[in-house]
Amino acid sequence: MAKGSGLSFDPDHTIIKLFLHKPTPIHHSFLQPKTHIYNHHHKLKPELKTFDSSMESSTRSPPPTIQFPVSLNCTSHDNQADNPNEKRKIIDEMDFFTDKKEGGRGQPGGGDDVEESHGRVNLSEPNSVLNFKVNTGLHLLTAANTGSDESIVEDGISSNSEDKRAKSEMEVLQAKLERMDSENRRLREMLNQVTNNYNGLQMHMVTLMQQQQQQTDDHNGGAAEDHKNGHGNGLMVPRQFMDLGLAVGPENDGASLLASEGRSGRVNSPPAPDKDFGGDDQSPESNKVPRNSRTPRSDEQAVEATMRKARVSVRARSEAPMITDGCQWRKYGQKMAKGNPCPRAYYRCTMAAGCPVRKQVQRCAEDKSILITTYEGNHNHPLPPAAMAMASTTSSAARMLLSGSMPSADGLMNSNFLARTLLPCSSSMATISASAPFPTVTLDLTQSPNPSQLPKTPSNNFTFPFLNAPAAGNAAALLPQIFGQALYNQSKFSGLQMSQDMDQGNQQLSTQFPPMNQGQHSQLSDSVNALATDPNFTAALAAAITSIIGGPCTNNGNNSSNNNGNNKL
DNA sequence: CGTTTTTGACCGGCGC
DNA sequence: GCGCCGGTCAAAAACG
Repeated sequence: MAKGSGLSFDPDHTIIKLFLHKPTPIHHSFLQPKTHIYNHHHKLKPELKTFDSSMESSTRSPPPTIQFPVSLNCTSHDNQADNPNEKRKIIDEMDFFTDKKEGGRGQPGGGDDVEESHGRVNLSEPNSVLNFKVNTGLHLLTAANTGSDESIVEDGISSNSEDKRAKSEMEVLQAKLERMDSENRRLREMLNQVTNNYNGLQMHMVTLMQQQQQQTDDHNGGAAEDHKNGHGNGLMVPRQFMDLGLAVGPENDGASLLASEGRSGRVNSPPAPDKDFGGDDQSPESNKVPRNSRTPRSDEQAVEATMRKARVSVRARSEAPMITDGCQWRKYGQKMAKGNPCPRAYYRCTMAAGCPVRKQVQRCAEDKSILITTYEGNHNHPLPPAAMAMASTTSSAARMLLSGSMPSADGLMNSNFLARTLLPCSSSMATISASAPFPTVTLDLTQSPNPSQLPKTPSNNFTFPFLNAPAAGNAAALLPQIFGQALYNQSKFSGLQMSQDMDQGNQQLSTQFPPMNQGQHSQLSDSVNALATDPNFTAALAAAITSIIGGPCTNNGNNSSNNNGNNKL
């Protein structure tokens, strides 16, 4: 492969760029040579190898699980703790929050209250001293909606009116709640719609691919029968994609795909070297067979082989020796690659026995601050969320690439299509190289964002408001969104195109849709769910939609306080 | 002592 | 066939 500078990136490819340009603070643990916690399977201790530990070392920065909320709570508790007698001094607490613009005390509610109370507090402040202790007028005040109401309250006249105001406040809040609910519902519907669209398109694609393969098989002669009988057309295509799927180790698929690893229990010294990531398969000969020749084992095998060969390369700025992708890796080799003064390191996924995923890490020859990580293979085990992000991303990228180049030799055109579809609003983030020997998608996370296309964030941090990753490692976490977006874009685009092009470009289209299996779907959904917990998600979604629609991104920049939320990815 | 990293050797593919 | 090169192995060293 890449002779010369190993992971060279062909400049002449269609490129899509993602803006994500962040000098990355180095995670301390990163620098430490021993970042891999455990090793291989003989001692798998599967329970111990579960997500916690993996996440810990992989995400590096924030300790396992979900610390963010914890710490937040802590701080808030601390605040509350300032009042030693929590129960007795409720009023004080109220005062405290009131001053802090936290709305009505009765309402546990979220941002609404804050927002609502914000303007109001000022008005009520003059009275606050009096009102604080004796009555709850203040908090009622804060929730009241109109100026007249406020004035009334200020007078402190009647408790009836206060009650009324309280009610009206409640109503207002409820109305808000309802609004939020409906908005939420709308968003969910949108999501469902997208999902449905995708499913529909995928079904269509499957159908088309079946047809196409039938044709191909017919051309190939007898193999066709084999094909249909052996796997059934209906199952075959999805299965291929299942294989590409990450994690969730349906042993079957994993085993079939990763036959090579399956053979021995040892991860440590992966046996009969598949010599290259994908080359494995059952027999030594299979190493030689794979790509070019169509053996009786047919397209399916070839496709699988190709898929296994597919690589996803991620370029990110980082001083760290490796980017954080949530997986456990064990270094098994290092080499000087021609044309690059920096050595290339070879890592193998050690999260499960026989996981075939490998990656190469190398600094860019031209810019040593750029770390190039090339992934290959598919995990045969469940992944922690953190790893899911990168895995789904690379997998998606690989699928996109392969789905574009697989059936036809016209990889370039498809690649261009993919690239265009990938991120229509950006110009150069992903380089898709169908050049031999392995098709490679390069995700370039080093480029500065195009200001005109970005949601305007106050900070230079990140393009995507919902991620403020401090390190390139976290940049990885961004990818799923990108690709989620990309997939969305693609499906949307496809949906639009479909009707128009249906007549002319069926087969072509069929090669352009990224197949996505259910697992990935759910992963994407997971990502979405995770995102949904991010306070900035709405803004991000808005920005994303805006970018899709092509309208101006009017997203007000978000503060960057949600780092932690992102880590959940 | 168990695990990970290092590093020289080995292997296969590829171009000449 | 030879040499180059990328990729992997595996013994030894390093580490905690």
